[in-house]
Amino acid sequence: MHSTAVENYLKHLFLEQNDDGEELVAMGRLASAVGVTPGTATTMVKTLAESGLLDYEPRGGVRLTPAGRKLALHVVRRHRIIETFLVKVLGLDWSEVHDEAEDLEHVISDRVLEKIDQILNHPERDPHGDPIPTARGTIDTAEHESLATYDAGTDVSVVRVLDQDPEFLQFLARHRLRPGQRVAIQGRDEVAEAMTLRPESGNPVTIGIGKAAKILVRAATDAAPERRES
Amino acid sequence: MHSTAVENYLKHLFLEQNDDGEELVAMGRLASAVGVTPGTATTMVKTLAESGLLDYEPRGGVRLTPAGRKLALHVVRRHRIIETFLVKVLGLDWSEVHDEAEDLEHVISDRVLEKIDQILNHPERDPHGDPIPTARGTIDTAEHESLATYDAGTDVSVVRVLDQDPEFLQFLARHRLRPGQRVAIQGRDEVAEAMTLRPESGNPVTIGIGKAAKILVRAATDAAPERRES
DNA sequence: ATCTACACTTTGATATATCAAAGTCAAGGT
DNA sequence: ACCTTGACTTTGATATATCAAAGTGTAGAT
Ligand SMILES: [Mn+2]
Ligand SMILES: [Mn+2]
Ligand SMILES: [Mn+2]
Ligand SMILES: [Mn+2]
Repeated sequence: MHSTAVENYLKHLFLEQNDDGEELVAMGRLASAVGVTPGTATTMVKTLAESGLLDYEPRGGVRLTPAGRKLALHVVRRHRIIETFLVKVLGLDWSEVHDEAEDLEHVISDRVLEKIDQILNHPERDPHGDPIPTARGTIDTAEHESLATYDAGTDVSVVRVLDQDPEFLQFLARHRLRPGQRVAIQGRDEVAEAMTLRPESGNPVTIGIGKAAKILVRAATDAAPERRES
Repeated sequence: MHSTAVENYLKHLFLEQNDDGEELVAMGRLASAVGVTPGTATTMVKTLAESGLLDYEPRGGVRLTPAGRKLALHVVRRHRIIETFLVKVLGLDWSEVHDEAEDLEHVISDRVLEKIDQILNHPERDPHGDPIPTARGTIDTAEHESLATYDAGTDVSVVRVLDQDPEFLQFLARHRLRPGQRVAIQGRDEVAEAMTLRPESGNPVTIGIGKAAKILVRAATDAAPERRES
């Protein structure tokens, strides 16, 4: 139906836009998200505007139309279900599935997608904690705060990781900092721009504020079933 | 690495060529296998010959080089493992997996392919009985006779089905004529060009010689554990 | 020996997606 | 008001893959 290129522009535009999707996304931003030169993006965007998939304001930027958003959500759904499948069923590492899914998301049929979804028992989040849009085109828009906003002495649990860098993901897994895992914030040094974390089931680690900003968390309200030293 | 188009030309050339791969495949044949006009095939073939993937004799035809054959086998391997996976793991019907695999065969990484192969426990044949090339590029070239060559009174078991038509595959499944299943040849009418079969676990059916030719079988040497009427 | 068909090749065109580099707009600084 | 500069658009080109239709070669028929 739509080409891989078209699907990629729509998906990246969706991922770049902010929640409501009202604000314009600058062309340069879209171009670099898609990985093309600005001139290429301008050309493609004119075609997509022509097809009614997005609104284009020259020298202003772009915004998805409802039709474009629907298509983008479908691509995101495919991407995230595929990632979940690769981890849960094929046993790949969460650090390597993003790249695999980049290609597969454009060729998996709805037939196969829904079979996979069913086998996985309709997951709500992918291995990185990203919400999976439903087949009907809705998506959980709950906002989470980043670890970087928390102070020392707080207990949180990891909800989502926004950085797909394989090395970083492997680092997080090694330190027990995956979605669903709990962490105590042991210290925070504003001058060094670093935070020291004590993962529930790992050893303390210090990470920079920049990376901490990529980790979304939720305040750990109910006490975790604390593992007791015997 | 290679485009979908290139992979398709090589795969279809492999499938059209005869066992040894020594004979030239006519351009018209390749073109219609790939589904393009003859002129398009000529152009592409010149490019592939340039890349050393096939030998091209103008107005004679084409033949895979060892490099082309290796690549073709890899695509065939992907196709057949994907088909097997779709049937065995995702539970799709054997009549619908061929089309799905046509696209997937060009985007599945080796990483994912080998994971799937491992989960399937290194299958030797796909759901249609087609042999699966190994990762090292060898393929079972055992020849099987077609059902059309057998006479009435013979007992055979289905090995492979060469026709991918979904309706035909569904027909075969309904009548218990899948690879691995046994059939007695009840009658054969040369004038009507029809054969009447009695599948071990189904009701008798009559099929045309043309369709019988698409069903490869093996003489049922050791007596099947005959189900006895109680 | 010549002709005729058909298979094949060539040519000219189209569609899609891309880049480099030249040109343009406009916001902010002076 | 005018410049400067950076973001954006336009232009001209390239790569790949395709088709329609015109041109050509050859094997077999006469
Ligand atoms: Mn991803
Ligand atoms: Mn993800
Ligand atoms: Mn197939
Ligand atoms: Mn098959």
